[in-house]
Amino acid sequence: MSETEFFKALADPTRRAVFERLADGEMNATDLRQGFDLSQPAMSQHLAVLRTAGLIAEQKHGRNVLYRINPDGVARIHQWLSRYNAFWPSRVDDLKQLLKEMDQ
Amino acid sequence: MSETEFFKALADPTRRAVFERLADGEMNATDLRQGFDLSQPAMSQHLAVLRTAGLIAEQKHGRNVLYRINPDGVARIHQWLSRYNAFWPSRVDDLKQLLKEMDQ
DNA sequence: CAAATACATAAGCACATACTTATATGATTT
DNA sequence: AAATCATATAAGTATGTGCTTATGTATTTG
Repeated sequence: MSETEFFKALADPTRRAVFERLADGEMNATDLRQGFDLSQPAMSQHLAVLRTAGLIAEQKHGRNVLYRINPDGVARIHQWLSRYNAFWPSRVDDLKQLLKEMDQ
Repeated sequence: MSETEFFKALADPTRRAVFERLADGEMNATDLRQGFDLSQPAMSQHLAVLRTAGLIAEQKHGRNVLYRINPDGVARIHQWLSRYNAFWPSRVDDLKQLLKEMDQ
């Protein structure tokens, strides 16, 4: 769950796509393969990388494993990124707007 | 300046350290090498990766090249990350606090 | 209980990456 | 103009990564 691990995990386009699909809701590995031209082991390995990086969590349900986004991982990237807030002042207004929307 | 490029760029610990050093202010390649056990070409190559990823910008000053953080790059990561705001609700309050502080 | 299913692990291979040394390029100094 | 300095580029090499096929391990189904 180091910074290097989660940046490496997201540096792969396939893994980002998997991560983004999980943002829509939890899913098992077989369902996740839909639409990806990827062997079962390849998907399994990608999921292992995302899990080791702390970006996703897994929960066994019988012989299935449900994967979902791990909020702590997302928060961690934000934490890292917050050191550079001073460099994107033009985005602050957008963010204020977002927070306002989240309140409603 | 693709997403893959900037995640790959930040996936290397040395490049993250260089990027973080630049957050303290612009610097040329020679000064940046201070404290790093790294050859001159290695640093030059790292800077090229960060620049191609859109994370830093460069400005020639005679025979020196000043490097600095590119705000657009930082903003870009934020933009990507904003898709996952729903997953870190506990951080929203911290962020509101931060924005309040930035207003003062 | 035997077959099927869901997933993980192992081993091997092609390609990418991060480093090195050597050399090139352009600006500055003496 | 020659030497020096700041940086980039080229080429080679060791290690890492992402894929494959083959196999292992639970769990469920018939």
